[in-house]
Amino acid sequence: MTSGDRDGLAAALELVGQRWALLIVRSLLDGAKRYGDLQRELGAPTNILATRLRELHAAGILYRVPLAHNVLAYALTERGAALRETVDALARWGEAGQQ
Amino acid sequence: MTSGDRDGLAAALELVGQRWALLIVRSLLDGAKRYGDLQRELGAPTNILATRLRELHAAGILYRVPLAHNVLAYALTERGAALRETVDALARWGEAGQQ
DNA sequence: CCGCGCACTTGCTTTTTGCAAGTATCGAGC
DNA sequence: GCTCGATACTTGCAAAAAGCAAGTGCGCGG
Repeated sequence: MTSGDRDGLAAALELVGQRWALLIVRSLLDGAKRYGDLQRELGAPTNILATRLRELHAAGILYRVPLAHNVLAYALTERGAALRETVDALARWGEAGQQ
Repeated sequence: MTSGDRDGLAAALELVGQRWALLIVRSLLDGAKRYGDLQRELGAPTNILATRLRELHAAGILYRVPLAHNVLAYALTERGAALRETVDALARWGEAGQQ
């Protein structure tokens, strides 16, 4: 195809440009976490957290790991883990600005 | 101070996590542009564009370059240009996902 | 002095985000 | 076997942000 492919940046922002999305990803970069852990760690509103997790799952950025009956964890897929560079770059930029 | 400094990522997202912000930055990464140019290139709503430019200016990410009386351009500061790595990382991630 | 282009602003609607409270499920304990 | 607490959400409603369309102020060219 000569066209049809969208802009990479615009496409990325549609998925991880939403509020809390990158914060969730960063949190999961150091290991799988459960819903309640993410909630407490991030302080995100529970409905937003649920919505983001659903979207990030649908986008193939994370997947659910059943631990017990009503206990499950969220972990990054390979695609999700590939966001590490972006997250690191942004974090470095942010740190440089608040000295 | 032992505390008071926020999280780098969270701080960064407050500034450039807003809708259109990174798209504006990327556009300016290849040179100064005027308001109308940005508007046409990005397709962003004019009021949002004006708001973002005001915020990005206040945050020291870009500055205004007067060209004539009622003609001015927007250009990235050094701090704004430092977002190139982040923008590139995100764009690469986005491109990798849409094959 | 009329219309045009530039750089916005203003008014109103729609979408997103946030808060608070409620729901479903299971397992432990009495 | 029934209440109690933990986990993982959903639901209802209010506030904030984003979006659309139309309007404003200013200088320039004719």
